[in-house]
Amino acid sequence: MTSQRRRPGRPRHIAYGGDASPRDQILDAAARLFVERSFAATSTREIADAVGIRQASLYYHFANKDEILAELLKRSVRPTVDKIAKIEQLVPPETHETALYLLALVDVRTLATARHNIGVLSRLPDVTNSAAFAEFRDDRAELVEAYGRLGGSIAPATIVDLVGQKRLGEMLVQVVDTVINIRSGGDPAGPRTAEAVATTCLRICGSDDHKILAASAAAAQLLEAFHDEPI
Amino acid sequence: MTSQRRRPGRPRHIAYGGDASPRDQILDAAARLFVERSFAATSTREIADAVGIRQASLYYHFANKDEILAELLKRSVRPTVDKIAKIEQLVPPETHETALYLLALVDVRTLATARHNIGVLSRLPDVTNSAAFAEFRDDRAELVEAYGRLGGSIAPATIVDLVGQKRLGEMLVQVVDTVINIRSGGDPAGPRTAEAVATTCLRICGSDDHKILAASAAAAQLLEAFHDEPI
DNA sequence: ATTATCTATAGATCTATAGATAATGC
DNA sequence: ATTATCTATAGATCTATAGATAATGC
Repeated sequence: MTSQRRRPGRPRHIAYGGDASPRDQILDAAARLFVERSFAATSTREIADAVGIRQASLYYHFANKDEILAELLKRSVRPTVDKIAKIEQLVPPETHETALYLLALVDVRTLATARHNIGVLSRLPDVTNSAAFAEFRDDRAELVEAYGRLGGSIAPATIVDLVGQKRLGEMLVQVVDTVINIRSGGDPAGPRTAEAVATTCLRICGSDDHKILAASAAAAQLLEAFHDEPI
Repeated sequence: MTSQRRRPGRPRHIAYGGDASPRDQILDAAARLFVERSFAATSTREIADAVGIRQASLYYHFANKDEILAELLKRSVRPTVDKIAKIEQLVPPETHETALYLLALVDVRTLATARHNIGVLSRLPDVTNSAAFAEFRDDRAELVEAYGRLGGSIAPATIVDLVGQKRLGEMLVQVVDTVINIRSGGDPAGPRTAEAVATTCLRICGSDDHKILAASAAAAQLLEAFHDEPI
């Protein structure tokens, strides 16, 4: 899916050796630049230069700059959102600790293994406000809701009453997003980080060490069933 | 401190009735615009228009656009950073739960009561990378360190070993930053939110309900001693 | 014929500097 | 004299469109 069936057109002024589709090349270059210096501060010319095409050629593949970012944002949440239903269905409700643990593992892995640290893009105010990214915001809201739902079904009433299910979801997502900071800081985020994050999520919901251990073991078993299909 | 002793100059093309200093007016307008539509997407003309002066007049008060943002960033962390030493000194080491709880309360209050939700600014990639904001990044690193130090002194070895003190600090800061999301979502963040956040911080460090309650009570007592002096 | 690129450019910015000017304070 | 503004503008962008062109596929 990285490269699609396609026909050649006029040659580029700088030849390209690889086999990625032009669309994917643009997305990859844009991701790197957006992450490094932000969306608004990256010009279409810089993206084109990084790809090795002329600035105007971008517009053959994307209607405008927003569309490039929208696609990248989609790729940072969709893989996780798509797995929510499967997770909730796979894990029986009486052990929702495992479901939350697993969701966190999957989410961390998606954020940690993306080619560039595109998780940071979701924090841009451009994204928070502009109309072009409504789809992404819906996806992210769905994710926050899932965290809140799972967390709320685990946590005792004392916690749910104080924190509220919605805010619980937001806190859990914030903890997962710690991996974005870790990557930004230059540290790699591996399975150990995923474990630390998932464990912390359960602790926030009031689970004791015993339940956390059980969930951790069960989730590790299930994780293999969740491999990403490319978008 | 909002207004300083100052002499009038040539009148503005739009008269100003209030008594804030021009510098503070610019910072206030810029904060609103940066938060609403991001730093890079806000032009100096827009800031000037919001203040009621000409675009070029900004440069009498700030050397450039970066300097405006740098000052706003400073105001979003400095108040909290300045209180770290006092908190650690005030609370005896054997009850560091109280210190962490108090730090979280103070931090949440600072973020929640700033005139605009300037906490979002710290997430801008512009900030993460540009050289102009080194001072802010140092302040923030100090804050993360303090959270990690306090959290590490509370948490049992099992947690510290798995998570690591540095990451623990990052997670705690992330949880506190949930208030930024809450404000962005349009919900007010009051004392109840502060309590929820602070409690969650202790839970992450493995404190049990009994210790959390004690810390909460003790911290509430101490909080009054921490009122912000204007910058 | 179809595709993916290219060149050229319009039109709209945007930041920052230079130098003039309208107030008040001394 | 000092201050805080103003006007004018240079110079450097930046996005997006129009239309031409160099490949291959049929």
